[in-house]
Amino acid sequence: MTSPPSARATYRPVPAHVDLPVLEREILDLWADQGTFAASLDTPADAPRWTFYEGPPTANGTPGTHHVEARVFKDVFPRFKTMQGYHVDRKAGWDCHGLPVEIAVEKELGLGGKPDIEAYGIAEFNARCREAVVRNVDLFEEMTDRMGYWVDMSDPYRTMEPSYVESVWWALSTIYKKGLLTQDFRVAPYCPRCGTTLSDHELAQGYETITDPSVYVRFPLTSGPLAGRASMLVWTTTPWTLVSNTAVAVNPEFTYVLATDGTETLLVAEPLVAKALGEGWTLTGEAFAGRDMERWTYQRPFELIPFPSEAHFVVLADYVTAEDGTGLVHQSPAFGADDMIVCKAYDLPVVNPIRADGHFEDDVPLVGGQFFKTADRVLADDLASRGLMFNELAYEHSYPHCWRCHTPLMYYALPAWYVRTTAVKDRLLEENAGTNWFPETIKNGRYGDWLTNNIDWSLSRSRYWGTPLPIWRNDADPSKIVCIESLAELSALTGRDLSDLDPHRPYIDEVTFEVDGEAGTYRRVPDVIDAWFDSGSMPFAQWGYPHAEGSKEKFEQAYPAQYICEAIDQTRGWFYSLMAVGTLVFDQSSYENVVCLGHILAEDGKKMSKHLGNILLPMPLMDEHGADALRWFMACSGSPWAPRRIGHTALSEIVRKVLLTYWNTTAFHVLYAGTEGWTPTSGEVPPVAEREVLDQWLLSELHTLTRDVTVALEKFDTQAAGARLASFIDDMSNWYVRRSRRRFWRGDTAAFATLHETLDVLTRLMAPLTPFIAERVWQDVILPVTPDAPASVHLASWPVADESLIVEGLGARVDLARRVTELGRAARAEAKVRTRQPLRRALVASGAWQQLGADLRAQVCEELNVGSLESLADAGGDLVDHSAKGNFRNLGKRFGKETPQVAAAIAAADAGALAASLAAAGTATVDLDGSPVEVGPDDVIVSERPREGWSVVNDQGETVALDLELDDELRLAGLAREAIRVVQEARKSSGLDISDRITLAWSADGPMAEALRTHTALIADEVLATSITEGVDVPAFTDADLGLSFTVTKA
RNA sequence: GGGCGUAUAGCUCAGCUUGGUUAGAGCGCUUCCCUGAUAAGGAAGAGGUCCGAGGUUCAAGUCCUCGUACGCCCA
Repeated sequence: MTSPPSARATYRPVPAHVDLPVLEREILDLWADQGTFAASLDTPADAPRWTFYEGPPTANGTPGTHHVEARVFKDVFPRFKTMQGYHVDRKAGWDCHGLPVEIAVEKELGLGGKPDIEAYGIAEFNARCREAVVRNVDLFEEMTDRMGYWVDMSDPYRTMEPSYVESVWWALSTIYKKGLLTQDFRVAPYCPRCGTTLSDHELAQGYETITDPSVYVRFPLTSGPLAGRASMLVWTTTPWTLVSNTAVAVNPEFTYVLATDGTETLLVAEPLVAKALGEGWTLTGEAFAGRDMERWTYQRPFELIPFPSEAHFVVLADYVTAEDGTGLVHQSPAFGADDMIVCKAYDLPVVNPIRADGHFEDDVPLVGGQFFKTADRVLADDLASRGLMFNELAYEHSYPHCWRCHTPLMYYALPAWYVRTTAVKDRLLEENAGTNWFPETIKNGRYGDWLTNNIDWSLSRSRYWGTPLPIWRNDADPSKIVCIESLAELSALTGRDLSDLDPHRPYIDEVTFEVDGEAGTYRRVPDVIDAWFDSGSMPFAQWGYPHAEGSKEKFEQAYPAQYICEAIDQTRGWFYSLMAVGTLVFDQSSYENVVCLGHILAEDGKKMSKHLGNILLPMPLMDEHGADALRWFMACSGSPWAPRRIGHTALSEIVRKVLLTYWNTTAFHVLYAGTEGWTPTSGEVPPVAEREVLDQWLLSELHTLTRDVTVALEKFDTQAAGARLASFIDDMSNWYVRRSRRRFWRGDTAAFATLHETLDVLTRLMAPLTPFIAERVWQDVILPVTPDAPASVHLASWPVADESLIVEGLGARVDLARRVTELGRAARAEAKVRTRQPLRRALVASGAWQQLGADLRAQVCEELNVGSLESLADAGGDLVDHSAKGNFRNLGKRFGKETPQVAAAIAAADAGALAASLAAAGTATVDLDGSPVEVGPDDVIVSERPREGWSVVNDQGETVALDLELDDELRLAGLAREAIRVVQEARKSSGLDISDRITLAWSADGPMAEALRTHTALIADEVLATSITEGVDVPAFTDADLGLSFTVTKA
């Protein structure tokens, strides 16, 4: 792409008023027409690479505003790095598989669980899942495009593509060969509605607070020393598991005591007597060590199901605690991981009366066919009716639910495939130690803790729409297993060409093979895998590695990533699966820097949700405020790590304070530079050192800004970058432009050059954050007048701060001038003397007067409309009162404990003498309890104020005093200013262009007439009058307060 | 129950790393001013137990301990 050859060396007009959403649509068209994104990827072959991985959104449902958040961060840094000269590939990706998609399709089709799906047909069901994903991808693409997120959506990776599936198979077979993919019978959280176990990170997303019955049940002892005369008291919050009660566990180290209320005797762990039993119970004095109670038998609470072998006795288990309950823990191995381990050790049977759909087997008395949770009530009532219920309470706790369908989970014993992540736990911890987390607390906090407590990854899912587990098992000898890594390998095993096979269920299920010399047929195990494994495989699977042609080269130059970014809920999701898969397969984590965002909340501080009606959708938000405003909010408003509230107020404030202020400054520049026909190449530009102090200041601030913004973005700190940019824009508009307006009106080359250079750099600094408005400004203000400029700001280079233009101390001096100006304005307001009325002089404290220097004093005079700015001290010592107080910051270092006394001594001293001594000798002496203490200028803050007859404002050590005395000269000058103002208003209301010349005719009496006669030249200059004549018959404008009538005619 | 985070004006948030005199900004509100780029800008005002309690220190919004509330995560 090159600059348009026909470019005339002149600015394009920039309208003062702008409709940002319309502007953005035009820019989108421009980018599309010019192929700007593609051009930004067309870097030199030797450009360093900066690798970014797109975490694939699950394409179920429509995109929400929270999706914009991460996508802003995924866009800002690649744009920033691209401008710095890096090659930053951005391949879009879509997470296509998994339960969320299945659930959505089930709903659409009105299906109610696995049996319905199988009746409907797996082939057709999966086809519907594929359709649903494609449909939602369209909506995400629209939003992605609109917000200006540059990511290559023309060639995305999709986890359902055959090449992707084959890559995942390859990874699994690699893990299998390392002996880390194993099958085990384990108790796992299981959703009976979805018919699948949930992985630990899925489990983490579904805790909900619910109220369960908390039951204390009598278990009468039937052997041992207490047989027939006491009951164990057992506590559980899952009465439904009592049906399959198998044993009672006690801690061998605990002491268990007998307590009685006079009618019965109960056995409870000693520390829990009061908590479990309450009032009215006394200890009998009998006590047993837990280890001595082993194998005491008891009467089980329900006799509803048969047991195949001996059970129902006391077992020992170290995990029993004394925190809750009674210290006697009911065991049901099919429904508890700990229970399973303990009962296996005692060779107890695993009895499970509950079907895979979460309902009791139909032939179980009392609760047959009931949903497990529903059975709680029936069972509790039955226990009560048989006198076994000691106590029942409502127990509120958080209990895991299915993160998608909200069904309460069962812990349920099932055969499952596991990735033995615990075998690489140390490597994971090492890799994490080398990863930069933003914010840093996640690294050793939330994420580090998670790794430290790592458990094996439960990989298999008994579902349909997912990557099929690539394991074939011999039906004659189930110990014989083949884990394949590609369709090619499968073709070789079957002797059929399967290269075009859809690797999904049910097609893959039909592939079987035999092995020469072995009995039996190999059939695939029916499971699919956790979709998190899919997304965690994207660093290589996005290229079809290692099968696809060219994938090795692509992978090797893009692993690991320098940068990934998602919201904090991915800590145990993608952040984990990405690191785990990388470490398992390549022994190296797949990312170096990870930015972890807080959640976006609605304006009311709550999560956006349909039923609260507080949802703000991204497309309408961008249509109203513009994508730049939304991007700025996401990147720069508040801390990205913290949860943040979004609303219309915040967005329109960004538009007004940041975007429009920036826009208006460019419009201002183009208006006057255009009027003068000025461009950067139209003539000699004075070197910076020869320009006015304000020019030097603006450029000094600009290069400081460049340095600061660069540093901030290198640290992924968009908030700091945004704060610096916003304050610079404010300074530029409300001090530099405001103070320099006259120079622009008069066509001052140095002013044009300064503001043009500033807008050039500023626009590039803004480009990653607000790519639309920055592009518009580039197109209108930079491109047309800059030979060889890149055709887009996004193809331009990132500015590098020119340290030689950063003037040490100048910023502080200008700040002082602004502060003095503020004080002067306050003094005027207090004295009710409007700014238009010139005053003879203003006085400031001598220190400030010296620091400002002549040039800034002139600025202050102009801004305050005073004749001169003088030092209070020079105005006459007698007029000035001094006051002095200690500077604690300095004194504290010198005097420590004596600081208050020294400060008091300074305050008590004669301030005038102190100031005189400091001014003359640079040091002074104060009296501290009779002994002299020497203090320097840094130890004392001296302020000055005049004694009387002045309008004085004093703040933070600075003082400004206005001389309010008016003489005729000042009065006439004030009236002339009034006249100028009303004529300017007349010009404006007559619709004259700012450069139109006029003739002015006027009538007035008395002082106003005198003022007009005296200041004719000034007025002519200000209002661009070619002639001013006295006397007008039919005035077009009259100001009664001023006694002035006049006509304005275009010359 | 455990871990982490947060708590500053009516609202949204800076400031806390490195303790210092009278704690800031924007929005909103009241009054006034300015306007030849601005949907802007300026001045004044109302509005603060810097969550609470202890502690360290000459000095605490800032450091330490404990607690409270809220959020997230884990159990």
